[in-house]
Amino acid sequence: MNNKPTIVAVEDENSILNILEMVCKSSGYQVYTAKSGSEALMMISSYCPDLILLDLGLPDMDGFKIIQSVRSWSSIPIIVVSARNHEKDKVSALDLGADDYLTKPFGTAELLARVRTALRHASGDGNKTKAYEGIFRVGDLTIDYDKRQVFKNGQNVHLTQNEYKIVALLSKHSGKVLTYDFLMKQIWGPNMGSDNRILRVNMANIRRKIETQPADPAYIFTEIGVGYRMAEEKG
Amino acid sequence: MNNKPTIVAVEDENSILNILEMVCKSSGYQVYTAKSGSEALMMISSYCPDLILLDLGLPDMDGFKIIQSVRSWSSIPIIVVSARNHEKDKVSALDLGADDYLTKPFGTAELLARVRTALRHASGDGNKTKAYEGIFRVGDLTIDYDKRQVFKNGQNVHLTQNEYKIVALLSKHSGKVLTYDFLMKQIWGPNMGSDNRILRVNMANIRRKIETQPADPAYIFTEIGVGYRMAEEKG
DNA sequence: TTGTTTCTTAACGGTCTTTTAACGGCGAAA
DNA sequence: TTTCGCCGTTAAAAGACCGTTAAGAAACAA
Repeated sequence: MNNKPTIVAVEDENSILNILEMVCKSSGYQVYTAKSGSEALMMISSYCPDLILLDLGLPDMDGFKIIQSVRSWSSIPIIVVSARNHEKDKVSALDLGADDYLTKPFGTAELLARVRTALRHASGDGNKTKAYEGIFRVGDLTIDYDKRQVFKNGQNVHLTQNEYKIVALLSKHSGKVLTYDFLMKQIWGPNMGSDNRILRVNMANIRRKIETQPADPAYIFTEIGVGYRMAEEKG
Repeated sequence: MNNKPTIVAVEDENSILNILEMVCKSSGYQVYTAKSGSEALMMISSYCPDLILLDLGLPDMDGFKIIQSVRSWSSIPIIVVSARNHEKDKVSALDLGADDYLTKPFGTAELLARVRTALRHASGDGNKTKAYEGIFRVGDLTIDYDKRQVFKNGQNVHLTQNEYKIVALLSKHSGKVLTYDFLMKQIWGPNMGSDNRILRVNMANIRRKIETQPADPAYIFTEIGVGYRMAEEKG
């Protein structure tokens, strides 16, 4: 039943790290903390969080390196939280792929607002032609990105974390085939091999929950040898 | 064709508006300026810009109203540029749908970096309005490279991996003859001998699927002794 | 702790794809 | 005409791929 968005917070100062953790947890996020760059990279690749809070000044590694490293395989939103107020740093971080840059000291309300904004972006509302809404619809299937819930015929369908991530990813790119490799990387991180058995099991479970006839799917199709593709949202 | 991203800058103070305009123009953006809320709304709805720079303190209208109004029909990125540094304002603006909040005074480099970030977000996903680039058409045959799908008379045609690879290769070099040897090497690798029986079998299957009269093909022609050639895309 | 949910791995059977083999038509050349 | 090379077509064997179930491991909540 744990459908909270997940955040990895990276910061070497204990006091600040605690604040970040408390603030986020009290707003209903699942938080994992890391105090060094190497620890951060491990956590990010194993948890595949929904968002990363990153301090640039780490003891063992340049914060920019972390941004680069993560961006090489994922587009998880990254909010830089730094004491450094130099414009050069901001520009570098943003251009390397960070999504926002917050200078210490910051208010907790602003932090949370920026977190919400970043998560909103990640849930794929980047389409300027459509009205502003975080909802995907196709046939009798509805996905509410804000609530992280999926509905079939208006009825709430319970999906586990991984199942939801898969469905959300596919729906964000509906109509296109997402390769097994891509899906594996996005959900299980870059260190998982090319063995896609887990994905198959998850897909069977997903289909049992959202398809009327799992053997003859109407929402998620298989492109043999390539990947999966979700039916396109109707205009 | 003007391929510059378009920006609408909204600001009532002339000096700052000029700065915004100059900075953005010098970075290659097409800029339109507005000095009031009503003017801004008109411009935005008529130009449909790629990004909006918005000052909250306008003479005739609350800046928050503008965010709301725009968000009711579009998710064009909005960067708020404001002198107000109150946290309450930032939270309200972001939660109403603004994408970033920049406090005056700001450095031009940071402004531009945040503009780039916002544009990156917008163009990243879901924003393929009608990019006709990834599509090949000839007669009643359509190949959508992005979706990895082939259509005959608008109807989806299922091709296997190798079949799709062959069709995609031929279509990307339509009009030219691709030799058996070349096709074999591209699809089965360099270690496959010069025995092109496999290719013939695949071509028979492809033609049965995409040609109206497989015996008298209209899309993929045989150049005896040389290879295959796909009909050329019409202008 | 206990019990429950979720995640991962293993195994199996069925289906689709790929490859191989065989046959026949067509046209060119002897 | 006959022969030969080239190609298309079909069928069947071999193989790869995928869905499904079940059971063990791990994470989680009470």
